[in-house]
Amino acid sequence: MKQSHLFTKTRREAPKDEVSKNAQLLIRAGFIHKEMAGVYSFLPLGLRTLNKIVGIIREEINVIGGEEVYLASLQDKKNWVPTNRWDDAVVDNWFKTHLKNGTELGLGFTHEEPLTAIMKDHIRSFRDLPRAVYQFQTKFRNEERAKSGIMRAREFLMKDLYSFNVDQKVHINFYEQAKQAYVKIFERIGLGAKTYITFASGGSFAKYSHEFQTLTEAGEDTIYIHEGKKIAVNKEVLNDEVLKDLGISRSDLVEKKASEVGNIFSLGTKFSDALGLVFKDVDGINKPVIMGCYGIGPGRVMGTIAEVYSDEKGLIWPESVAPFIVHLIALSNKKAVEGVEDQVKKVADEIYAKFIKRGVEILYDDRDATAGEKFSDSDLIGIPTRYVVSEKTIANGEVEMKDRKTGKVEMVKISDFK
RNA sequence: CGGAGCGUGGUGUAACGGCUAACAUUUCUGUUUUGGGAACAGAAGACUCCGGGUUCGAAUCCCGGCGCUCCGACCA
Repeated sequence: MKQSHLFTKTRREAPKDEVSKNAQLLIRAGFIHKEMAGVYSFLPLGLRTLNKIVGIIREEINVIGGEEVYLASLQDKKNWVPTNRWDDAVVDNWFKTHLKNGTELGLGFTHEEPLTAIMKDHIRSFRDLPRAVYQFQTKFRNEERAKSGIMRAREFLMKDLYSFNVDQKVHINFYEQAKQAYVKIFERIGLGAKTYITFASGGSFAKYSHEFQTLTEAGEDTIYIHEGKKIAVNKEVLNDEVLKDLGISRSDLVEKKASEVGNIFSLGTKFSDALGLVFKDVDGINKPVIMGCYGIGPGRVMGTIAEVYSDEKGLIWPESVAPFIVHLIALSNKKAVEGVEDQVKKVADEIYAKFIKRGVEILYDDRDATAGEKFSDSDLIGIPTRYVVSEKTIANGEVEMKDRKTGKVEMVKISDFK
C-alpha cells in the first residue's frame, strides 16, 4: 500500500486524556480512534494488526476442531433467567435496552447462554459429541471504570470458544488441547516469552482455571511467577494448598504485574443443567453435556503488545502481527527537475512492485515529505523492516535495510531484489 | 461506587476578574530544501464543554449538569 493512500495521519502528541502507553502510541500512529472512554474504533493500520491477531487465533482454534459461528449481540432475556445472570444485582455490567414494544434486551457480555440454547437444537446423542464452537464477536460490558486504553474497554472484540463433551475425562483432554493451542497462539503472536500459564480460581466445577498472563506494568493483575516451571499463580488464589498442588514453594515465586490476555475455564454442567442441554448416552440415558469456555481478547492482546514492544520512538510490532512487514521509504532526489527522471523514485517504485509481486505486505512511503518526517513516522508505526532508497544509496546500487527492533542496519544490493 | 484532579483553535499548552484570547504544532500558498519531525514569508483555524449566577466587566469567581483522567473497590 502506498502511504499517500492512507487516510490516517500521525501526530506528535497524544491527546492528554490518554495516559496509557498503548492508547497513546496507537492513537499517535493512527491505529485507533477513541470514541469515548473505553470505546475505540479501529483505523486501517489498527484493523490490519487486529486481523493478524484474529487470523492466528482462528488457525490454531481450527486445528483443535473449532467450528466458527457468529452469534447475535442482542440478547433475549429468556436464555439468561435460568442461569440467574439476567438480574442486574447478579451481573452488574449489562448494557440493557428494550424494543419499541417494551421487550427487554441485553447486549451480550459473553455467550454461554445463547450458544447453549442453540446447541440444544443440534445435540441429541453422544454421537453428536464432542463439539467445539467459537466466534469472534463484539462484547459489551458496562464497566464502572474503563481504563488502560484498549486493554479494558466497554466494547471489545473477543474470541470465545465453548466445548461440549460427554464426560469430565474427555473434557479435560480437550481442555489440555485448548491450553496447548493457547500456548502456540501467544508464541506466534510474539508474546510467548512473557506469557505465563497462571492458576486462578476454578469456580464450582474445577479446582482451577488457567489464565494466560503477559508480564507488563500496564496489567491489572498481580501474579506470582515460577520461572523454572514457567507457570504462575494469581494473587487471588495464592495459598498453601495451591503451592502444594503445584509442588512449588513460596520462596521460588516472584511477584509481577500482568495482563490477562486469555483464559480457559471448565464450566461443568452449570449451563447445560440450567438450560437443559442433555444427550442420550449409549444406554439411552439423558446426561448433561460437560462444557468449557476459552476466551482471548484480540484488542487487549494488541494493547498488550503495544505496551510490551515499544520504545520512546514508537511501536515495535512482532512480524506476525505487524500491519505491514516492510516499510519502504523513498527520499526524493533533490535535483529532480522538470524533464529529468527522479532516479530515487524510479528505483523505489521498482522495488515496491517487486515486493507486491512476491505478495509481501508493504507500506511504501511515497509522500512528498522530508526525510526526518518519514523516519519519525516509520519509527512510530513500527513496521519490522525498513528499506530506505535515497540518492546516497542508489549511488552504490544499494538500499538501506534497518531492523526496527534492533536498529541494525545493512546495505542491500538493488540487484538482489527479485 | 468512594476519593482526587481537569475541561481554552484538530493536537499540546498560556493568559492577575480588564486591550482584538497568546505560543507551539497542524493545515493551506509561495520560495527554498531533502538522511532524523528543515528554513523563511503569508494565510486558515476558538461563541474558552453546556446552562445558570455574581460583576461595570468572567476563560478566570460561585452553583448545577455533562465529559475526561488518575487512585481505590469491582471485573461473574
